Amino acid sequence: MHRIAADLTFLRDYNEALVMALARTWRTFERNTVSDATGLTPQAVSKVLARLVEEGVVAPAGVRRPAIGKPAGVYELVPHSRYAIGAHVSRRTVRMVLVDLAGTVLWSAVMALPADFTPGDLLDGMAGLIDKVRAEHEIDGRLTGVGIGMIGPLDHAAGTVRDAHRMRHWHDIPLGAFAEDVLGLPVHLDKDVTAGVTAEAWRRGAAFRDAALIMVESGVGAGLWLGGAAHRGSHTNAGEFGHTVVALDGPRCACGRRGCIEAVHDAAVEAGDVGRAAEVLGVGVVNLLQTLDLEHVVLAGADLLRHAKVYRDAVEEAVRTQVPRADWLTVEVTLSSLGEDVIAAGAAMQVLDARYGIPGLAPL
Amino acid sequence: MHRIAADLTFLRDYNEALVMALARTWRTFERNTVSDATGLTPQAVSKVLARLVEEGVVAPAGVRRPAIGKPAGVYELVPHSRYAIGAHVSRRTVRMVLVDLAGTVLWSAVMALPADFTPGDLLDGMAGLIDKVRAEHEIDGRLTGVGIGMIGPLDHAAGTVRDAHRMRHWHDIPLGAFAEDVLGLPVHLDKDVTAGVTAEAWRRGAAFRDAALIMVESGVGAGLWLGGAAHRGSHTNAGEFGHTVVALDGPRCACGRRGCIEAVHDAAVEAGDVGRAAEVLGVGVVNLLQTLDLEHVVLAGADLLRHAKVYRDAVEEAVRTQVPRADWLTVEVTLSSLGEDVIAAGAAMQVLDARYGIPGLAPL
DNA sequence: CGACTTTAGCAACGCTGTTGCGTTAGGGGG
DNA sequence: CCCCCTAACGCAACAGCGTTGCTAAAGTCG
Repeated sequence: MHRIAADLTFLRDYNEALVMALARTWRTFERNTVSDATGLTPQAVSKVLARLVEEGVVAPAGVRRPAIGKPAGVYELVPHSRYAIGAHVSRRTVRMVLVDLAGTVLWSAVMALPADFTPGDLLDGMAGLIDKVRAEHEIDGRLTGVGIGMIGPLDHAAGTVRDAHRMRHWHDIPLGAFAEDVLGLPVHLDKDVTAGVTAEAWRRGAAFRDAALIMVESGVGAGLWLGGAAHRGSHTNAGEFGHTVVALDGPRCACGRRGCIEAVHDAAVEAGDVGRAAEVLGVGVVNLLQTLDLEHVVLAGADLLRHAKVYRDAVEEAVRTQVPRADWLTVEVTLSSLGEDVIAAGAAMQVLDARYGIPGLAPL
Repeated sequence: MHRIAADLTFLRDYNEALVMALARTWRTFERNTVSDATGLTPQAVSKVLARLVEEGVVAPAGVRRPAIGKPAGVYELVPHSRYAIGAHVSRRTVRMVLVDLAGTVLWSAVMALPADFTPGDLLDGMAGLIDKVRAEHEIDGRLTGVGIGMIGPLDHAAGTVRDAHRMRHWHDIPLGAFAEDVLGLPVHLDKDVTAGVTAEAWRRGAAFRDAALIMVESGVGAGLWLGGAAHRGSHTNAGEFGHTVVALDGPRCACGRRGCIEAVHDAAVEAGDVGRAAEVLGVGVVNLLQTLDLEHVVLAGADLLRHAKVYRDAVEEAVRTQVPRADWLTVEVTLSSLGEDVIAAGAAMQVLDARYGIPGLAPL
């Protein structure tokens, strides 16, 4: 865990990360644009940029000649200076992607897993795919680590899987430690939906402060991005959106309650009425908006993307008609910008974020 | 707004606030206990303590004689060194409290307001009560400011009331600026539920990381405390928990949707079935837990506290039976520790928090 | 009385962003 | 052509943060 009190190294890392965040958002930038955006003096920005250029993550990119005055030095992020690998583990497959420092997905592959696969099966498969990436791409020495996004419940801080639903070999598995041993790389374990929303946030930049990624893929869940950071909750169990009740007397859900979004939604899908399923999801999304006052809703998941237009229209309709009308209450509904790669890509970006993202201070 | 980049003054303020937070949590403390808890070196703690003693917010409080070795200097918070006033504005009354730096409520009063009161009516009433507090308590020069908690929608950052429901004179009112003019003190405006959850958090300390304050009082709402900070959402509109749907085909709600918690709950109350109303609230609370993975649920609000036991039992029952059983999934359900003062007290504590709480850095 | 333990504090230090000011690279006007 | 203005750059000195090194103080214990 990070330290609690703030010292000079925190100060330095924080300001460096701030400049990196701007570098990701803007294609190119200058000393003064960073200075204006951050409040740092131009002199301080020079020092930060010198360190980042030294590290190789930022590089000079020519000059801009103003109408009058000395030309300004232009800088840019060096996307290929760092890479991360992300894995999306679902019940039958593992999808892996290679992502660069700019958040671009450079490579992606899916591999089937045996029914009732074990942690060993998974790690063997992942190791094979990583060897393949390494053969196809020049990334040696620049690979930051591996992120794994999977269904919960799990413990993000400890890196352990608590109880993956309907998977026999997955109870109290320290997958993070196992993977670091087998792969020889730093590993970051998180819930699939949280990884997914991280991908959107990393790509969209600072304007993306309060958002949810709604995922429909053998279950309904939501990854939450609140106040500019992932929200995981006290036990890494936030986002069990599919198990919120919308119909007090509805059908019994696998979780034991009645009328969960997932139960009502799945019943509609099984009845062949995807439109109705999407409507129910829309009601749930508006519930989320009322509770959390989000500005962005991102739709994702294989089962949803198969009927992308139906779901998107239904959710937009629900937001338009069920949220109290007010000009100041703006909500944007979009489809995941990375399609089915979003979870794996987000897992990879969490690794980059741990090293190049804006650091926080551990609570007391 | 605060600055974005971190500099030495941020570093200093942050570590000072860290020590203040410990001082609030512990009755007395020593240099080394702070050092252990924060990771600061004892020498650094000495410097911080010297500054805080100079400010008057912390004072030496004797020595502790260990079995062997030099006696350790003991310190304590000086509660009466700073005060803040909080106001809870509801549709017919304003309740005001005086709070000290330790978060203790020293004085409280309720004043009726005219039907359809105007901003001027409110501020006149508040000014009168503040004069009364000043006459009864020696607080001159130590009054930090005034916090106002009221129903929304409002804009917390701008200090304006957007549209208080069912109140004629309250559309786009810059109440914060008005109040600062009339009262001559810094003013902090926020939603009632957010103020309420701040009160609980300020009193409970660092262990209170993810929580909701459920309030039933002419409406149903929830104040959210996520990741150790208040969650207000993109438009200060988070917490409209009462307007989440739990019964797809339920009764029409004033907000336009069907089967909102508030509509179903109020219908049960009107039918004289408070037990059923509490059950519905319990379903909503479990929905919140599934979505946000909270560790604490605090129950508050005049209408709820009138039947405190019924509500508390129903919510605890819902948490016990409807949340998937797991030993690691711990949730604590409590009644507000400040009773009906919680909103006003929280509003006051937000003022103290702005000055003595742990500072954050503004986002990019 | 001396050895040891625990706490305290002075002083020098390394590092951060800041400030002051001179330098550089380009116009444009006389 | 020269001088002045503008805008960006960067060296050097600076203030202030927590850290480190070391000494002193105030107790207990043998």
